[in-house]
Amino acid sequence: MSQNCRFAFAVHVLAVLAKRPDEACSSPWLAQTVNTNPVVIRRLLLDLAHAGFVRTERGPHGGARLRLSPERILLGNVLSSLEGTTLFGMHPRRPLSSCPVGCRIETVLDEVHDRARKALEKELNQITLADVLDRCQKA
Amino acid sequence: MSQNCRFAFAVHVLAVLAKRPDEACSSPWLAQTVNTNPVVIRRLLLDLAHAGFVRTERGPHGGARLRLSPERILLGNVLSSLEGTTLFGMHPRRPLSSCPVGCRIETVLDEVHDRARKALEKELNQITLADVLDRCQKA
DNA sequence: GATTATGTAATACTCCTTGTTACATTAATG
DNA sequence: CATTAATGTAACAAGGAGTATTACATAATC
Repeated sequence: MSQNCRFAFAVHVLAVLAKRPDEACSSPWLAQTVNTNPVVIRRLLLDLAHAGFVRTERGPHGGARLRLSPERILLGNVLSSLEGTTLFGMHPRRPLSSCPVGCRIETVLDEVHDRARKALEKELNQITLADVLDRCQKA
Repeated sequence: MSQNCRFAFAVHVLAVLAKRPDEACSSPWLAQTVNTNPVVIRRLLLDLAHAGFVRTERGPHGGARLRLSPERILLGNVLSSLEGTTLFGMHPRRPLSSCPVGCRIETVLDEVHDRARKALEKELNQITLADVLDRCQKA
Protein backbone atom coordinates (compact mmCIF):
# COMPACT_ATOMS: atom_id res chain seq x y z
CA MET A 1 0.00 0.00 0.00
CA SER A 2 2.69 2.40 -0.67
CA GLN A 3 5.18 3.91 1.64
CA ASN A 4 2.07 6.01 2.04
CA CYS A 5 1.57 7.11 5.64
CA ARG A 6 -1.98 8.45 5.36
CA PHE A 7 -3.46 5.43 7.09
CA ALA A 8 -1.06 5.78 10.01
CA PHE A 9 -1.85 9.48 10.26
CA ALA A 10 -5.59 8.77 10.10
CA VAL A 11 -5.53 6.25 12.93
CA HIS A 12 -3.40 8.60 15.01
CA VAL A 13 -5.70 11.57 14.46
CA LEU A 14 -8.84 9.58 15.16
CA ALA A 15 -7.32 8.26 18.38
CA VAL A 16 -6.43 11.75 19.53
CA LEU A 17 -9.91 13.02 18.72
CA ALA A 18 -11.41 10.13 20.67
CA LYS A 19 -9.43 11.23 23.70
CA ARG A 20 -10.85 14.75 23.48
CA PRO A 21 -14.58 14.31 22.90
CA ASP A 22 -15.48 17.67 24.44
CA GLU A 23 -13.38 20.04 22.40
CA ALA A 24 -12.77 20.55 18.70
CA CYS A 25 -9.12 20.07 17.70
CA SER A 26 -7.59 22.44 15.19
CA SER A 27 -5.40 21.25 12.36
CA PRO A 28 -2.31 23.10 13.64
CA TRP A 29 -2.73 21.44 17.04
CA LEU A 30 -3.24 17.96 15.51
CA ALA A 31 -0.31 18.54 13.18
CA GLN A 32 1.95 19.04 16.18
CA THR A 33 1.14 15.74 17.82
CA VAL A 34 1.47 13.87 14.53
CA ASN A 35 4.54 15.94 13.63
CA THR A 36 3.46 17.09 10.24
CA ASN A 37 2.00 20.12 8.51
CA PRO A 38 -1.54 21.45 9.19
CA VAL A 39 -2.46 21.19 5.53
CA VAL A 40 -1.63 17.51 5.51
CA ILE A 41 -4.01 17.09 8.43
CA ARG A 42 -6.75 19.09 6.73
CA ARG A 43 -6.53 17.00 3.57
CA LEU A 44 -6.78 13.89 5.71
CA LEU A 45 -9.76 15.27 7.63
CA LEU A 46 -11.54 15.91 4.34
CA ASP A 47 -11.45 12.19 3.55
CA LEU A 48 -12.43 11.26 7.09
CA ALA A 49 -15.28 13.78 7.14
CA HIS A 50 -16.51 12.56 3.78
CA ALA A 51 -16.72 9.05 5.20
CA GLY A 52 -18.62 10.34 8.23
CA PHE A 53 -15.99 9.62 10.87
CA VAL A 54 -15.45 13.25 11.85
CA ARG A 55 -17.11 16.63 11.57
CA THR A 56 -15.14 19.80 10.97
CA GLU A 57 -16.13 23.35 11.87
CA ARG A 58 -14.67 26.63 10.72
CA GLY A 59 -14.05 29.79 12.67
CA PRO A 60 -12.83 30.35 16.22
CA HIS A 61 -13.14 27.28 18.43
CA GLY A 62 -13.56 25.31 15.25
CA GLY A 63 -11.66 22.19 14.30
CA ALA A 64 -12.45 18.49 14.11
CA ARG A 65 -14.57 16.28 16.34
CA LEU A 66 -15.36 12.58 16.24
CA ARG A 67 -18.87 11.79 15.03
CA LEU A 68 -18.93 8.10 15.89
CA SER A 69 -18.03 6.28 19.08
CA PRO A 70 -14.63 4.55 18.90
CA GLU A 71 -16.35 1.16 19.00
CA ARG A 72 -18.08 1.91 15.72
CA ILE A 73 -14.98 3.01 13.84
CA LEU A 74 -13.45 0.03 12.04
CA LEU A 75 -9.92 0.31 10.68
CA GLY A 76 -10.84 -1.37 7.41
CA ASN A 77 -13.41 1.32 6.74
CA VAL A 78 -10.88 3.96 7.67
CA LEU A 79 -8.50 2.52 5.10
CA SER A 80 -11.09 2.43 2.36
CA SER A 81 -12.09 6.02 3.07
CA LEU A 82 -8.61 7.23 2.14
CA GLU A 83 -7.83 8.02 -1.45
CA GLY A 84 -4.62 7.07 -3.13
CA THR A 85 -3.79 3.91 -1.27
CA THR A 86 -2.94 0.90 -3.41
CA LEU A 87 -1.58 -2.36 -2.08
CA PHE A 88 1.13 -3.04 -4.59
CA GLY A 89 2.40 -1.30 -7.68
CA MET A 90 2.00 -2.52 -11.23
CA HIS A 91 4.49 -2.47 -14.09
CA PRO A 92 5.78 1.10 -14.35
CA ARG A 93 6.33 0.56 -18.07
CA ARG A 94 3.99 -1.48 -20.22
CA PRO A 95 5.16 -5.10 -20.54
CA LEU A 96 5.87 -6.52 -23.98
CA SER A 97 2.48 -7.14 -25.59
CA SER A 98 3.87 -9.82 -27.89
CA CYS A 99 4.59 -11.93 -24.79
CA PRO A 100 1.61 -14.24 -24.17
CA VAL A 101 1.92 -13.51 -20.47
CA GLY A 102 2.72 -9.82 -20.76
CA CYS A 103 -0.35 -9.00 -22.79
CA ARG A 104 -2.66 -10.29 -20.07
CA ILE A 105 -0.71 -10.05 -16.83
CA GLU A 106 -1.88 -6.55 -15.96
CA THR A 107 -5.53 -7.55 -16.03
CA VAL A 108 -4.86 -10.65 -13.97
CA LEU A 109 -2.88 -8.66 -11.43
CA ASP A 110 -5.72 -6.17 -11.15
CA GLU A 111 -8.00 -9.02 -10.17
CA VAL A 112 -5.47 -10.26 -7.64
CA HIS A 113 -5.18 -6.75 -6.25
CA ASP A 114 -8.93 -6.41 -5.79
CA ARG A 115 -9.11 -9.71 -3.98
CA ALA A 116 -6.18 -8.83 -1.75
CA ARG A 117 -7.62 -5.46 -0.89
CA LYS A 118 -10.98 -6.91 0.09
CA ALA A 119 -9.33 -9.49 2.32
CA LEU A 120 -7.21 -6.81 3.92
CA GLU A 121 -10.15 -4.55 4.68
CA LYS A 122 -12.10 -7.46 6.07
CA GLU A 123 -9.30 -8.26 8.47
CA LEU A 124 -8.78 -4.64 9.49
CA ASN A 125 -12.50 -4.35 10.15
CA GLN A 126 -11.95 -6.76 13.02
CA ILE A 127 -10.07 -3.94 14.74
CA THR A 128 -11.92 -0.91 16.13
CA LEU A 129 -10.60 2.47 17.16
CA ALA A 130 -11.52 1.48 20.71
CA ASP A 131 -9.11 -1.45 20.40
CA VAL A 132 -6.39 0.94 19.32
CA LEU A 133 -7.05 3.18 22.34
CA ASP A 134 -6.87 0.16 24.64
CA ARG A 135 -3.51 -0.81 23.24
CA CYS A 136 -2.26 2.74 23.69
CA GLN A 137 -3.18 2.68 27.38
CA LYS A 138 -1.45 -0.60 28.10
CA ALA A 139 2.00 0.79 27.77
CA MET B 1 2.85 -2.34 0.03
CA SER B 2 4.50 0.47 -1.67
CA GLN B 3 4.13 1.65 -5.14
CA ASN B 4 6.63 -1.15 -5.24
CA CYS B 5 6.26 -3.26 -8.37
CA ARG B 6 8.45 -6.18 -7.34
CA PHE B 7 5.47 -8.42 -6.69
CA ALA B 8 4.02 -7.68 -10.12
CA PHE B 9 7.40 -8.37 -11.71
CA ALA B 10 7.78 -11.60 -9.74
CA VAL B 11 4.43 -13.00 -10.81
CA HIS B 12 5.15 -12.03 -14.40
CA VAL B 13 8.58 -13.66 -14.41
CA LEU B 14 7.33 -16.85 -12.76
CA ALA B 15 4.51 -17.09 -15.29
CA VAL B 16 6.93 -16.73 -18.18
CA LEU B 17 9.24 -19.36 -16.72
CA ALA B 18 6.31 -21.71 -16.30
CA LYS B 19 5.58 -21.40 -20.01
CA ARG B 20 9.14 -22.40 -20.89
CA PRO B 21 9.95 -25.39 -18.73
CA ASP B 22 12.55 -26.79 -21.12
CA GLU B 23 14.92 -23.89 -21.47
CA ALA B 24 16.65 -21.57 -19.06
CA CYS B 25 15.68 -17.92 -19.52
CA SER B 26 18.38 -15.26 -19.30
CA SER B 27 17.88 -12.03 -17.41
CA PRO B 28 18.21 -9.86 -20.54
CA TRP B 29 15.53 -11.92 -22.21
CA LEU B 30 13.19 -11.77 -19.23
CA ALA B 31 13.87 -8.06 -18.87
CA GLN B 32 12.56 -7.50 -22.37
CA THR B 33 9.21 -9.13 -21.79
CA VAL B 34 8.75 -7.32 -18.49
CA ASN B 35 10.15 -4.12 -20.00
CA THR B 36 12.80 -3.38 -17.42
CA ASN B 37 16.53 -3.75 -16.86
CA PRO B 38 18.31 -7.12 -16.60
CA VAL B 39 19.76 -6.18 -13.21
CA VAL B 40 16.30 -5.58 -11.81
CA ILE B 41 15.38 -9.10 -12.94
CA ARG B 42 18.52 -10.59 -11.40
CA ARG B 43 17.85 -8.96 -8.06
CA LEU B 44 14.34 -10.35 -8.20
CA LEU B 45 15.55 -13.83 -9.13
CA LEU B 46 17.88 -13.80 -6.12
CA ASP B 47 14.88 -13.50 -3.80
CA LEU B 48 12.91 -16.08 -5.75
CA ALA B 49 15.84 -18.50 -5.79
CA HIS B 50 16.40 -18.03 -2.08
CA ALA B 51 12.79 -19.02 -1.49
CA GLY B 52 13.22 -22.08 -3.72
CA PHE B 53 10.88 -21.07 -6.51
CA VAL B 54 13.56 -20.92 -9.18
CA ARG B 55 17.08 -22.12 -9.88
CA THR B 56 19.62 -19.98 -11.68
CA GLU B 57 22.67 -21.10 -13.62
CA ARG B 58 25.65 -19.16 -14.83
CA GLY B 59 27.53 -19.40 -18.08
CA PRO B 60 26.34 -19.96 -21.65
CA HIS B 61 22.84 -21.41 -21.86
CA GLY B 62 22.43 -20.38 -18.25
CA GLY B 63 19.52 -18.44 -16.83
CA ALA B 64 16.55 -19.18 -14.63
CA ARG B 65 14.25 -22.19 -14.48
CA LEU B 66 11.23 -22.98 -12.37
CA ARG B 67 11.90 -25.50 -9.61
CA LEU B 68 8.31 -26.10 -8.54
CA SER B 69 5.22 -26.92 -10.55
CA PRO B 70 2.89 -23.93 -11.00
CA GLU B 71 0.28 -25.60 -8.81
CA ARG B 72 2.67 -25.52 -5.87
CA ILE B 73 3.60 -21.86 -6.16
CA LEU B 74 1.27 -19.77 -3.98
CA LEU B 75 1.18 -16.02 -4.50
CA GLY B 76 1.21 -15.32 -0.77
CA ASN B 77 4.49 -17.16 -0.45
CA VAL B 78 5.83 -15.28 -3.43
CA LEU B 79 4.97 -12.02 -1.72
CA SER B 80 6.63 -12.98 1.52
CA SER B 81 9.77 -14.05 -0.30
CA LEU B 82 10.32 -10.52 -1.55
CA GLU B 83 12.24 -8.09 0.55
CA GLY B 84 11.25 -4.49 1.01
CA THR B 85 7.50 -4.80 0.68
CA THR B 86 5.49 -3.15 3.43
CA LEU B 87 1.74 -2.73 3.37
CA PHE B 88 1.49 0.81 4.60
CA GLY B 89 3.95 3.47 5.68
CA MET B 90 4.46 4.71 9.21
CA HIS B 91 5.02 8.26 10.45
CA PRO B 92 7.95 9.65 8.45
CA ARG B 93 8.84 11.88 11.41
CA ARG B 94 8.52 10.73 14.96
CA PRO B 95 5.17 11.75 16.52
CA LEU B 96 5.14 13.95 19.62
CA SER B 97 6.09 11.68 22.50
CA SER B 98 4.33 13.87 25.05
CA CYS B 99 1.08 12.97 23.35
CA PRO B 100 -0.47 9.95 25.12
CA VAL B 101 -1.40 8.53 21.77
CA GLY B 102 1.73 9.54 19.93
CA CYS B 103 4.08 7.82 22.32
CA ARG B 104 2.45 4.44 21.68
CA ILE B 105 0.82 4.65 18.28
CA GLU B 106 3.84 3.36 16.38
CA THR B 107 3.93 0.13 18.37
CA VAL B 108 0.20 -0.37 17.96
CA LEU B 109 0.41 0.28 14.23
CA ASP B 110 3.19 -2.26 13.95
CA GLU B 111 0.89 -4.86 15.45
CA VAL B 112 -1.87 -3.84 13.06
CA HIS B 113 0.55 -4.11 10.17
CA ASP B 114 1.62 -7.62 11.16
CA ARG B 115 -1.94 -8.75 11.39
CA ALA B 116 -2.85 -7.18 8.06
CA ARG B 117 0.13 -8.74 6.37
CA LYS B 118 -0.68 -12.22 7.62
CA ALA B 119 -4.27 -11.92 6.45
CA LEU B 120 -3.12 -10.71 3.08
CA GLU B 121 -0.67 -13.56 2.61
CA LYS B 122 -3.28 -16.06 3.65
CA GLU B 123 -5.67 -14.76 1.01
CA LEU B 124 -3.02 -14.65 -1.69
CA ASN B 125 -2.07 -18.22 -0.85
CA GLN B 126 -5.47 -19.21 -2.21
CA ILE B 127 -4.14 -18.26 -5.63
CA THR B 128 -1.54 -20.42 -7.39
CA LEU B 129 0.72 -19.64 -10.31
CA ALA B 130 -1.34 -22.18 -12.25
CA ASP B 131 -4.42 -20.03 -11.63
CA VAL B 132 -2.57 -17.03 -13.01
CA LEU B 133 -1.60 -18.97 -16.13
CA ASP B 134 -5.21 -20.03 -16.60
CA ARG B 135 -6.38 -16.44 -16.43
CA CYS B 136 -3.74 -15.44 -18.95
CA GLN B 137 -5.01 -18.02 -21.44
CA LYS B 138 -8.63 -16.94 -21.19
CA ALA B 139 -8.09 -13.71 -23.04
C1' DG C 1 -14.76 44.16 11.58
C1' DA C 2 -11.12 41.41 13.76
C1' DT C 3 -9.83 36.94 14.66
C1' DT C 4 -9.39 32.08 13.95
C1' DA C 5 -10.36 28.35 11.76
C1' DT C 6 -11.04 25.29 7.34
C1' DG C 7 -10.76 24.51 2.09
C1' DT C 8 -7.76 24.35 -1.65
C1' DA C 9 -4.44 25.38 -5.21
C1' DA C 10 0.26 25.67 -6.47
C1' DT C 11 4.81 24.72 -5.62
C1' DA C 12 9.02 22.90 -3.37
C1' DC C 13 11.39 19.27 -1.47
C1' DT C 14 12.67 14.58 -0.02
C1' DC C 15 13.31 10.06 -0.29
C1' DC C 16 12.23 5.63 -2.13
C1' DT C 17 12.34 2.95 -6.09
C1' DT C 18 13.75 1.89 -10.45
C1' DG C 19 17.06 1.99 -13.90
C1' DT C 20 21.85 1.97 -15.48
C1' DT C 21 26.79 1.17 -15.77
C1' DA C 22 30.59 -1.47 -14.59
C1' DC C 23 33.05 -5.33 -13.38
C1' DA C 24 34.26 -9.72 -10.97
C1' DT C 25 32.92 -14.55 -11.12
C1' DT C 26 31.41 -18.76 -13.02
C1' DA C 27 30.36 -22.21 -16.48
C1' DA C 28 30.13 -24.08 -21.08
C1' DT C 29 32.22 -24.76 -25.66
C1' DG C 30 35.15 -25.03 -29.47
C1' DC D 1 42.70 -22.65 -22.67
C1' DA D 2 40.94 -18.70 -24.55
C1' DT D 3 36.32 -17.11 -25.67
C1' DT D 4 31.79 -16.37 -24.86
C1' DA D 5 27.67 -15.82 -22.22
C1' DA D 6 25.61 -15.83 -18.29
C1' DT D 7 24.91 -14.45 -13.04
C1' DG D 8 26.22 -11.76 -8.70
C1' DT D 9 26.86 -7.39 -6.84
C1' DA D 10 28.31 -2.72 -5.94
C1' DA D 11 27.90 2.03 -7.00
C1' DC D 12 25.62 5.57 -8.99
C1' DA D 13 21.99 8.16 -11.79
C1' DA D 14 17.35 9.33 -12.69
C1' DG D 15 12.50 9.55 -11.88
C1' DG D 16 8.44 9.91 -9.45
C1' DA D 17 5.34 9.47 -5.74
C1' DG D 18 4.31 11.50 -1.54
C1' DT D 19 5.00 14.90 1.94
C1' DA D 20 5.74 19.54 3.31
C1' DT D 21 5.16 24.36 2.61
C1' DT D 22 3.32 28.81 1.19
C1' DA D 23 -0.44 31.50 0.06
C1' DC D 24 -4.95 32.94 -0.02
C1' DA D 25 -10.05 32.64 -0.36
C1' DT D 26 -13.94 31.41 2.55
C1' DA D 27 -16.54 30.88 6.66
C1' DA D 28 -17.90 31.45 11.46
C1' DT D 29 -17.61 33.47 15.97
C1' DC D 30 -17.08 37.24 19.14
